[in-house]
Amino acid sequence: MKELPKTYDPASVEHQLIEFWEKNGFFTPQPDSAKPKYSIVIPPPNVTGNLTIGHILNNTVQDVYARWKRMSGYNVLWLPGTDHAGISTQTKVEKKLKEENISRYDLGRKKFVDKVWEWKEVYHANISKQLIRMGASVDWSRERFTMDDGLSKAVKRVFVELYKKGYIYRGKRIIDWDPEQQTALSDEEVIHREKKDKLYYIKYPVLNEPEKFVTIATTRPETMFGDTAVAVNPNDERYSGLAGKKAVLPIVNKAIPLIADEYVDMTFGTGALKVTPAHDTNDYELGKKYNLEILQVIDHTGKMNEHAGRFSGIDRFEARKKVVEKLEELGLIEKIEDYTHNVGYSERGNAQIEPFLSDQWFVNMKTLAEPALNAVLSGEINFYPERWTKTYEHWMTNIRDWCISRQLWWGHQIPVWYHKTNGDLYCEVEPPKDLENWEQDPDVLDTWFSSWLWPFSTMGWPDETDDLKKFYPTDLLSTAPDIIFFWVARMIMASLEFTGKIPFRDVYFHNVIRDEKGRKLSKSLGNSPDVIQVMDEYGTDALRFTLVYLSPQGTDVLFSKDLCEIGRNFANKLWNAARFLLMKKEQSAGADNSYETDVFDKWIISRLNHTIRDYLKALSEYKINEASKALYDFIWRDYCDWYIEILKIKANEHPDSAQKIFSDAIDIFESAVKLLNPVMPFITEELWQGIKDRSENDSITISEMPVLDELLISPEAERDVTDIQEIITAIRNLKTELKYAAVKGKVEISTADSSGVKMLNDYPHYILKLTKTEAVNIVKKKESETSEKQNWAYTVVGNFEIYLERELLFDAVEEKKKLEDEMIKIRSFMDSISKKLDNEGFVSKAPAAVIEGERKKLTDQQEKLDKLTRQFESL
RNA sequence: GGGCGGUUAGCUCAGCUGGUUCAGAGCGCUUGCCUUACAAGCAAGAUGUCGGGGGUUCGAAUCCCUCACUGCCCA
Repeated sequence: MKELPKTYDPASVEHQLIEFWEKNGFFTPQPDSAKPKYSIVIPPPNVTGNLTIGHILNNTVQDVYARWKRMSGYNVLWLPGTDHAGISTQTKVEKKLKEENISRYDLGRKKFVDKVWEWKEVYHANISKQLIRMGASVDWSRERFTMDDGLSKAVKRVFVELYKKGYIYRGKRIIDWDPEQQTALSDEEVIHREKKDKLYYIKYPVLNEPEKFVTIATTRPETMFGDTAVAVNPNDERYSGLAGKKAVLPIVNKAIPLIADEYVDMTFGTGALKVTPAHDTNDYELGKKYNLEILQVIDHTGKMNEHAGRFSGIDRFEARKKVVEKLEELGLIEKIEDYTHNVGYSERGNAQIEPFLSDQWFVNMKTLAEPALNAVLSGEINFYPERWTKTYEHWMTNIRDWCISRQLWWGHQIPVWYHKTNGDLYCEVEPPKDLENWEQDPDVLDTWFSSWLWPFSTMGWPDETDDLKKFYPTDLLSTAPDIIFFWVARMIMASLEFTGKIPFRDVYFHNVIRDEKGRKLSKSLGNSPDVIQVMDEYGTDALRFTLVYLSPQGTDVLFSKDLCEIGRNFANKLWNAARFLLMKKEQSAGADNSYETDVFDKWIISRLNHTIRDYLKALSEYKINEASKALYDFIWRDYCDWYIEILKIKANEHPDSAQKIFSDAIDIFESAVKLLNPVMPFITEELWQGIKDRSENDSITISEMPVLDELLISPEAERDVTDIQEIITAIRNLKTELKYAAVKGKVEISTADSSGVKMLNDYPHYILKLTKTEAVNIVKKKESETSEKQNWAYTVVGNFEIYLERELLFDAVEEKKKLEDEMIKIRSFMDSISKKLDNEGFVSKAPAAVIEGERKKLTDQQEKLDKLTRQFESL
């Protein structure tokens, strides 16, 4: 048996247990198990940095399910891995190189990619360490990376297949361009933020009509060099007769057509719109419709190009200022207004997005989306919280083509080759045989193009592996709600398309962690705690428990590390309870096993099973906070506050049976510890090892969860003990309120309830000891009888009247006040009941039981009030 | 502009498939305790027009409508 030191030292225990678990391979599923499988594939963290509190929460959630299922008769696989995180990682490495004044071009593609691999190794090791440290029960033998050979093969295979089916195509489109990273992005990688800007009203002269202008309103004057039309709404009377004429583009002095189209919003600005097909998605559509020239004036670095004349080579924002200056000189600025609008930024790099016309690869998503939408709507896949299905549905029904090419070097290079001489296109998993005649498309694929295959590519797809057969589809995906489109939706699409199966049955969207002020955690704010430091300070279990305990399904969680006191204090409580039980058991010499169990023993077993029931229900509904709360309350309130206190008394009274008493108590404690293991794996393992003799390589990890026995839930025992608890609390209350705390005093409990009398007569010693009174007298009174005890303090709990003998030092004024307060409360309560009962509608329509209940309440309260009144008057 | 949430004790939040755990928990606060594990503890206690208004119902924190404020997602 392990020794339990006086205080629990998380750090040393954790490191030791991590080794113990790993050595014994508890987390590798048994190959020939007949047990049903349960599988989870980890959302792969990016190899760019550290795990955040959000990761800890997410991985705790997964660990809870993995450990719970493992202890509940399942063969569990939790498969770990990491994501190469294309743009994010490349940006970080480039930034690091920049500190040494090196650009990726200095190194060249091959050397640069080598550098990124080096970086990846470092961060990968770091992340793995953190995952291990938090106790994640993943199977490291199956670890994957989105760019390892198997997964790369899957990526190519999928690309080629989709290309051949015609779902993947290459085309010139306006896409979201990041001028800093100089790559295309998908719509999802663009985040919109409010920006204070200016709205410029610019006068475009009408050709051959001196002094006549059309004033357009724009936030982007610098793009005017690319204007190839001015558009108004045909219904706009202000501009009737204008369409068909021409406007003169200022500065450039070029005539461009004036067109009329319903698309133009008459309420915005002046109702006249400059049309710049190369630099605005909507304008592009308009341009196509009217066959307008598409003139690009900003290049891929965000600078003006040769079409901008004297402004060429100038950065777009600088050019804006200069263009406005020039227009002002020309007297063509009508006015400039403040204007707040939403502007797109790169999710990773933070640069302002430029709508940019370029050749990119796209996936047509419509066909893929349909079955994926159905899988969720039909309930084949379940979302928790359920409301996310609406968001999913909305996105899936309005899905747009996915731009998958990135002008980066870090990632899966597109498996397409162009023939150097005849321009043929070759798209296969294997490169062309005469490679020297071909050139591979330099672009890489969007990171998510490998992530969307993750649940099955990690299990060996496209090969028909054993893992795929055994563990796929998976049971649970736990992930952050903000990647529902990026990832969850796409995984469902890819899985259905390529494996014909759903990737997972349940999707749990975990809580978003914020700081104590409600702000998002971010590096720039410096409000993201170092998780290892928090684990060192409070213990990993404390962090895990606290996170789960504070996280009701579907909410944002305001977190600060101080809150980990909740978990730390709970761990401390557990630890001390165990130490106490062991100490008492060892101290007890008695060998008598024949002590009689009483209602408290029955009660604690009932409470345990009650707790198991609540716990199972909560876990099956993904309400982990409720599961952890159920355990917290059982262990702290029921077991420690009441049951152990009762056992102290009992053991004193039956010293010969004490050993048996405490060893039985340890059995119950063991059950609670097992239930708690999925949330707090370290301390529960340590306690499990400590409270009983175990064989050397045995572990709570592979022990069996306590099984719910509904028959052991006893409403009678729970009611009786609740009565006793309330009586005890009432007596303590009388004592403290009336400042009798230090006085022993005598108690009389009187009731008409004969089973209550019988019950209490079995346990006066508990009441006596727990309230520190010297005598308890239990009296049976007749139904209508009112027992009065002059000069005894009085209170009522349920059917029980409680009298406490006053000593000389009682304070009549204080006591009168207390009685008065209580009487006021009772009167107002009675008023509300009477009102209800006087209500014709209530009496005629409410169920009989409810009415009866109200009547009973009323008479009980009346009786109580009478008694209090007499007490009051006697003082 | 469209969609989805939230608004309950000083703070952070449970409860929300209508009527005995219905007004709760933790923290904080007050009072008394180093009581045979635990002061990271024990015991007792105070605090709320359940965002405003309207409706459905015999009965609403719980269902419906509306307004206000607030957060997120998508245009």
